[in-house]
Amino acid sequence: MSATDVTAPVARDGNASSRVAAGIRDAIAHGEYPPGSRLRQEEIAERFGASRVPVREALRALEAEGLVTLVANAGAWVSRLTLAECEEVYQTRERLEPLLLRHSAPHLLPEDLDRLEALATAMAATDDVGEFLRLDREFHMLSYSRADTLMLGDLVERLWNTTQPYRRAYTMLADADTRRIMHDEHHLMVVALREGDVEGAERTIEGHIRRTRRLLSRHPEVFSAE
Amino acid sequence: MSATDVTAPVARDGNASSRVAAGIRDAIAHGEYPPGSRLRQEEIAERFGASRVPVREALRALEAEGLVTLVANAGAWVSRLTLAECEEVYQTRERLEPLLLRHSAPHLLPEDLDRLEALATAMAATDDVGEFLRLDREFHMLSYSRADTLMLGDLVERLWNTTQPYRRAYTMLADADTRRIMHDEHHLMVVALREGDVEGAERTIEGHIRRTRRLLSRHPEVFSAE
DNA sequence: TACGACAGGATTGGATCCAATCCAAGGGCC
DNA sequence: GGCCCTTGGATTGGATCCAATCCTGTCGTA
Repeated sequence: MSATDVTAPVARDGNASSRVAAGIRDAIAHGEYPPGSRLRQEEIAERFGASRVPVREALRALEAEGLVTLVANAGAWVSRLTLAECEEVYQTRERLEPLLLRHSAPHLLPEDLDRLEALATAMAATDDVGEFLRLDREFHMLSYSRADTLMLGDLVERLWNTTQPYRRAYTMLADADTRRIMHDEHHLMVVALREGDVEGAERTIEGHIRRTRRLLSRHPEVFSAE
Repeated sequence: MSATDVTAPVARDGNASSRVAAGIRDAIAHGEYPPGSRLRQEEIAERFGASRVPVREALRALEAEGLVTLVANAGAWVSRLTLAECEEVYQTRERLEPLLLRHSAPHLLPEDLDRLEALATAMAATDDVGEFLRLDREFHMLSYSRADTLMLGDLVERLWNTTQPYRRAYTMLADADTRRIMHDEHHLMVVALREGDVEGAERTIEGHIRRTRRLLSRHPEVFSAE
């Protein structure tokens, strides 16, 4: 392979279908395609500069991830959750994230812990909901990032993705007290991780998710939208 | 393709890609495609009487389920697990199946309980490994069958599917004592369910899975096969 | 006016065709 | 003899084309 073989159609980083799937995932996360909105193959194909074949493969993958709902001969829609279904996702997270944290915690680096602390502080300081959501996601994902897992990490990320569209809505509904408690929990988790208290960190994350679940169960109006 | 296309219409119910995905899933479960074996698109297409397009969609879906591993421009293989990865799946099941059972248990019908008892008894009686695996899967899936869940039920089924190829191998390695304990646990679960003791049933299934995980961790030779 | 049949367009599903990539075997060169 | 390059076949990836299905608006009739 000569050094001049630059073969630089750089844009294509992996297959088209993976790229399209990642793009749709991202667009949904950013609220570009809200829950219940229709996904037309041709529109997506044009947007990502591909034909409909890789788009269809991407939609199949996203369906298996739970992000998209396919109906034969009808089309694809961004999955919409009822309150009960969202609670189910949170119940599941309540079980899985402590386990994932257990895998990750022992391998977190000092710089990770510093970053976690900075994120927790930044979250407490910001008033912008979008910024808060971004920081919150980074905080939790960073805490899991050192887990060497086959599927558990991906699984948790998927659960986050399916509920992401609703997070914004109910985050705004949290009162000052609730928000303060959330921030305390974040800081508690950093402390536990610094002390190498994995079990304490696990309990904290479990309580954190449970509290969030209860918060959203008090706000069914977020899901009623037709 | 002959001019008079008399090929049996292969009972096309639903899309081709769903059918193909289900078929591959089934073939893997039955050991027809062992872990690590390659899946050629054309061969699968011919087998299911479809073109390669729906096959590729099916493979994408199965990849998202964790059953198949895709490598760009190289091909698809049945996912192969290391011992550590298999333990991870069991750890995950340990957390999720009690939760799923909690959703299902209150809605189990008397006839379900009778069937569960019959299955537990039949399992204790049989000496055929294939038969045992079939009964075992039916037992557990039946215990979850009344759960009205969005994704938790599917998720657990997927975890079963990814480890199914290994179950046969280590089941044969269980000694008489271990086997007796497993049967006791099955019967205990039926009793707990009959008494409406959901928490007891949860504890039993958790212990059952943990015990199985420990059993397989003592038999790394099942996974070493290159 | 209400309701059902129907036609047209729009959209999805599937098959075939072509391009890009990979793998293995064989030949040339040091 | 060993190593690198090339070349052919095999396989995957993507695009275009065609068929099947669905949705919608319109017309006709009771």
